[in-house]
Amino acid sequence: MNDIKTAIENVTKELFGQEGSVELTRPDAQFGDFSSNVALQLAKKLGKNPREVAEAVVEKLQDIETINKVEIAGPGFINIYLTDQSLTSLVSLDYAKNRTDQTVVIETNNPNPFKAMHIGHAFNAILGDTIANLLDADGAHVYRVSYHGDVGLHVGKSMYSLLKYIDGDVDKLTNIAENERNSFMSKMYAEGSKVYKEDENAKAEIDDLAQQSFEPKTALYKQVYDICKNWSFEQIDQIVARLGNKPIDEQGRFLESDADHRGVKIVRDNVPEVFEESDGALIFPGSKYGAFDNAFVASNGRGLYAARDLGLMQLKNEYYHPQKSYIITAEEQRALLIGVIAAAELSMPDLKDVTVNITHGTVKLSTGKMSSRDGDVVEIDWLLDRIADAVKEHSGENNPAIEAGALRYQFLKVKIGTDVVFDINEAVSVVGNSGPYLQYAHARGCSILAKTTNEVGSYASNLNESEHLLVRKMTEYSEVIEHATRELAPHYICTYLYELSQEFNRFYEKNQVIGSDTETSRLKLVSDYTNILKQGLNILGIEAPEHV
RNA sequence: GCGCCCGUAGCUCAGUGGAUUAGAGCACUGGUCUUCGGAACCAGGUGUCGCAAGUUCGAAUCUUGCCGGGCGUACCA
Repeated sequence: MNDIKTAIENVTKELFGQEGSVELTRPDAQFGDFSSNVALQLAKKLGKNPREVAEAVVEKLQDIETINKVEIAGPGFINIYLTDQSLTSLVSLDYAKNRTDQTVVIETNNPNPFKAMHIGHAFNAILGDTIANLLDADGAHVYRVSYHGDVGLHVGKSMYSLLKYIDGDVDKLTNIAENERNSFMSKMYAEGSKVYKEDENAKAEIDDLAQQSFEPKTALYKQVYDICKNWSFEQIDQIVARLGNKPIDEQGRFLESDADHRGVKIVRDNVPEVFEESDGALIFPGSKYGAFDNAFVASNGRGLYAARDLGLMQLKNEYYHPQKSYIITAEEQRALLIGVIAAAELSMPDLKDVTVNITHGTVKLSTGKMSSRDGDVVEIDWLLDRIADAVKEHSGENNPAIEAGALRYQFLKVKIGTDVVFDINEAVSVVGNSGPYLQYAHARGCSILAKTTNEVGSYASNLNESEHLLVRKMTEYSEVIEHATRELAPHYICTYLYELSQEFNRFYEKNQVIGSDTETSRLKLVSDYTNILKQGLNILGIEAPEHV
């Protein structure tokens, strides 16, 4: 592709004295393998008719031996058809890596303990993990971390119900079976939330219990708190693994309780240069920086979320010294993060341009209330169990790789940033544009390769139509990966791999591989296809089993 | 009020730095099938690309204004 590009650049320079980069695009298959609009761009500059310019360029290009045919279409597009031989030579798993000199830190999950993980957490975790994969694919040295709110109001709400439940006897807690804990915790939190809104006395008590998450007043509080916090992290690790996420770094679990005092100190040390006192609170005038004025330390002296985030940035820097630090959050936190990042750059100048906030939409439910006892949240375990049911209907057995793949692909195929309308029927679907479709297509390919004793050969010099279309699609791989890593946009890979697999399935319908005259050539085709698909899926964090 | 994001087929969504005839999946109807895995393939059609103006050889894409929706707007996170 670069040869063609360079060739056109040379031609335009020679003919018109015009220097500059030429764009090559991938047109519809009927318009060739590559297309250039260079004639249209140059025509205006030169004061000539675009078709005339195109004709002059085309005349030169026809001499290039890798080009089979060049045509001028429409107002002056130059459509280039390569020979099959030169097209197949472009098939490759390689792509350019642009972050090889970078160390990066990225949060790949951050559900809070003392609550159950729901679908929004899964969305966030899958996006974070996949963006981490993209950074890794692009050559960066990646540290995956997590961040959890183990202090504050939500802890108070859960502790209220928990302390009522055990009624002074911790054994009541330890008697709860392991597989009951998640929904138990969920219920405790829901009850606490409910009374907090409805009962003034309970509210006061919960506020006090929330404060105790920083400094427990009783041994019993501490005991219950520690047990439940451990349970939560066991659950989180288990569920995150079930989603197909790679584990976080050994030192990568950060807690708000650790970040809090650091953050408060940073704020206090930077009054009045960065932060100012207002009504007893310490605020940052974020409205000057595209955000909003925000309290970092409350009037009672407690650190607030924004201050803890400063502490977290400092912690990450001390552990990893990253050039870039990625935080994946819902869109509703965008303005907040703009303020926090601005405050961080002023109070910790070393961290300038380090932290990047990537925002995603919220997960909305299409069918309203679907699951759980305490409201309209969909718990991850419940959802994955439903997906497992659907997968089992097809294959007769459970397959964790397919279950995770179905969910990941469902979330990843959409452009990051807009809201996701979550439909349970679509999520458990294994047909059409879905993870299982891709995994199935991969297994089909592997199955062919496993069935023959012949060696994979090299490409035949002439391809039939469906072979040509599949090869043509495969040559786009490197461009797609580079695009996706550059923009940290996994959905480009999803779209591509789906189109690639469609081409494979079409090829599969029309061509017998084993026993055909061109078997070794077709084996090469299938082999390249499965390798590309597998590598692409792996970047998405989706496994590609040989049998599904 | 101000700021940010969004509006493409019945539904869910793609559509690269402007480009040839705006595409997929789902759903619906029909077909393929003694061949390497039917989680498949093929065929059938619908779009004032929210509205309007502007820039351009050319706009779903860029600019402006409006309409509609979401989010944010300091002591929750």
